[in-house]
Amino acid sequence: MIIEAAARVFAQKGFSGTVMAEIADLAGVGKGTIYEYFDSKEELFFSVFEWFSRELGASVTVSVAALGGSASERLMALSSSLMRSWDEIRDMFSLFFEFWAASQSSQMRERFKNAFREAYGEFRGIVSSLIREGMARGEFLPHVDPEAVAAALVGTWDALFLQAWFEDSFDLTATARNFMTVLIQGLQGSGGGRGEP
Amino acid sequence: MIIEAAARVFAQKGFSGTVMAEIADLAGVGKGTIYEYFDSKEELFFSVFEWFSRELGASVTVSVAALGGSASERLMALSSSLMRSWDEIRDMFSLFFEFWAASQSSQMRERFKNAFREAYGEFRGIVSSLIREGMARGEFLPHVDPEAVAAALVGTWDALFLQAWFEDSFDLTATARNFMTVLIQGLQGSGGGRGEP
Amino acid sequence: MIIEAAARVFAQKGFSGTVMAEIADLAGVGKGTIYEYFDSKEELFFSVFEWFSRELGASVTVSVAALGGSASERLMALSSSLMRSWDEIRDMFSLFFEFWAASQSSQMRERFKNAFREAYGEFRGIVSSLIREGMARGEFLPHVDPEAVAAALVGTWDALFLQAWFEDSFDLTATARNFMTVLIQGLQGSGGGRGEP
Amino acid sequence: MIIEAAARVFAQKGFSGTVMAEIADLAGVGKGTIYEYFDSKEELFFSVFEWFSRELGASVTVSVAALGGSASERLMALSSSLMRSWDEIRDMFSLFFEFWAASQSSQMRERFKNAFREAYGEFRGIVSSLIREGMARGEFLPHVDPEAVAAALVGTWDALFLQAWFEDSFDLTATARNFMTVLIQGLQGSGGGRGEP
DNA sequence: CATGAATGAGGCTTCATTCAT
DNA sequence: GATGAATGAAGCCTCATTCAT
Repeated sequence: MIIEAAARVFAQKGFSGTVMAEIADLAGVGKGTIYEYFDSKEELFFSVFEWFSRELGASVTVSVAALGGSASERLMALSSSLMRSWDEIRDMFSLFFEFWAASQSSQMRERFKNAFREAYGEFRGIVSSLIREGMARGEFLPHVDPEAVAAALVGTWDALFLQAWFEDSFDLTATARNFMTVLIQGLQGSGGGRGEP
Repeated sequence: MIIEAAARVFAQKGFSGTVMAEIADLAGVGKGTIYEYFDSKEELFFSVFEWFSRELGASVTVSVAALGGSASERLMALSSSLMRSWDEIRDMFSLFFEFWAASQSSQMRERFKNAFREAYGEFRGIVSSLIREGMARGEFLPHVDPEAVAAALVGTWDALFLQAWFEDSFDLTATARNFMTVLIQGLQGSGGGRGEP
Repeated sequence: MIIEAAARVFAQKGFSGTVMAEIADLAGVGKGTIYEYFDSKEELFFSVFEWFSRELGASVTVSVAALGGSASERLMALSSSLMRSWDEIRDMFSLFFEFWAASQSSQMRERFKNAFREAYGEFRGIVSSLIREGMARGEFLPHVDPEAVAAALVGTWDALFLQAWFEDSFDLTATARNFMTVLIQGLQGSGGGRGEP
Repeated sequence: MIIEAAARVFAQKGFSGTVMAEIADLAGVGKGTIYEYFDSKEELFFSVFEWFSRELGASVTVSVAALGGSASERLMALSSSLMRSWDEIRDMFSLFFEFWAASQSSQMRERFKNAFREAYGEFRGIVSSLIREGMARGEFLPHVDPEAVAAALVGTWDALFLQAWFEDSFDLTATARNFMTVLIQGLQGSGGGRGEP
């Protein structure tokens, strides 16, 4: 598939460092063939972005659906699951840089921005539901703002990846676990309120 | 100053979207003059990066130094102070995208990565000191890992900016405040432990 | 018919502006099918040229054959008939530009030149016969050079079309009539010599 | 001068047969240099057109200004002068084909058409003035339409060149002289009216 | 020191042509 | 025979960099 080849090259060389010929080579097709399916380099890039978002979204959705236990446990499990996926993501993580950069400088700025907004929104929604659920069960404090915490939390995970990116020795799993413990404690409030008293 | 002009253009057009001529124009110098001071476009870009890091680092250090009160209060104040600076940062925020992207695809990859590691490390250090201080004062729970929380927190702020970037309507201040409340509560543990008992 | 489709597209887009795919579409056949009948784009172009020449040649021959009256009258009638055909020709007129251009730059230069020479020669022959006939009848002055006048006249008609091409408001019919009146007068010499004295 | 080099190459290879590199080579400059002065291949082509028109227009204007004698004589002299210039024009004549073709298929169609209209109009104006002058002097018949004859005559000369283009053996001078004799006779009407009786 | 005209390597893209189905 | 997906050569154009002034 051309898109996957493109993803790989874009991830490695960046958008403008990437040469169409290399994608073609890696995909095992002729240069011209790419243009049968994608109007331009930029269009291809956007398609890679869509494909990547879809992939990632799907895997998150699946992993959340599989979760059980109290809200706290599920939140923690979600975090761990994400962190564990780092090794799979790692190679492709730099794609985010390129996507982000494209959201500013590309001529398709708006399309990228919209797509990002959506993707973040969706993920945030999943997490805020989880929190809201915890609140409904009395597991979490009532005055918490689920949206705010979800937004920040989603960002935190994102940013932990970013740090892992820069520091090979960065201990993603431990850092996330420690942080989540504190955060969940904060959500539960004093005495812990471990779900059912 | 050439660097500032370059920063502005890079922020707006991205690294490869930027044309040396435009920087020269904006800086009010000849194209050739840039090469008197910087060996190449990439070198200039890296210089922009260093300048930008320094600027940012300085402003954070200053704002932390000015902080007073309990560790919780100072943490909250730091967060608010950062969020308040968004409007100043906004225009230049996209530089991060470019820097991040450069950390992968640029030929100066390692220099970028190192600089990032350092910058994050420094900031993380400031925050973890704050937390450690809170622990020392008994304000925060003892079993917390200051490094982990600091790393995550620094990332969270970063990522909140990212979301504000994509969503104009994103309420940075409120989101950060809500989140920090929960997190600080988690750090303080049950009953709150407002500093000295 | 592929040739007619090709003619239409070549006329509209020019030789190199024409894409084989468009011809195929317009002709309602597959791109590959064209190559069953024509070895190359250039070959197809030349075939269009031949087809067009034949068409045009035929229509001129027919219209001349239908002419009656004195040589002057027939000359005038031929001119009018040609001018009247402008609306039919107009859309295809730009093909001439392409053919002419091809006669210089195409790899088939010689074939084009020859064909043009022939076509012009044939047309010139028809007109010079007409003039010679007028001379034989004593209608035209004896010292006229029928070949020269025919060559120029054929060219004049051609060039009037050219001007009509550039100027929508150009009055082909009137211009041609006025000019022909003068020319015929010149052929007849003093007193007019309306055919038989 | 780049324009002259371009003219030469365009004349030889046609617009799309021409490669920018060849122009650059012939002009003795780098490929990029051309783009310092012309935005695109098409713009360069149009500039060649303007340059060529100006050159030609100037030479015609000069040659007309130098003319003396009766209107008939001047008309004949103009014709001869034009025909004599064939050898100089010959090599560049095919540029006309390209220009004409461009007036249909180029994206700058309108600019070309306008320029042609103007150029033809100007030339036509010169010739019609000459005829009008002849009429004023009583040298030419009064009922002649100077505009029509001028338009046709300008076209005739054009078209004679065209035929000379296709037929090396075509005797431009003789053909033009013979034709002009007839035409002038037609303008003078019966008895000749050689200017002053 | 400053400049900006000149450069040419390099990349995206087009499209005539082929050939397996 | 007909097709159209695949191809890759080729060309326009950009732009970082140089260097004579």
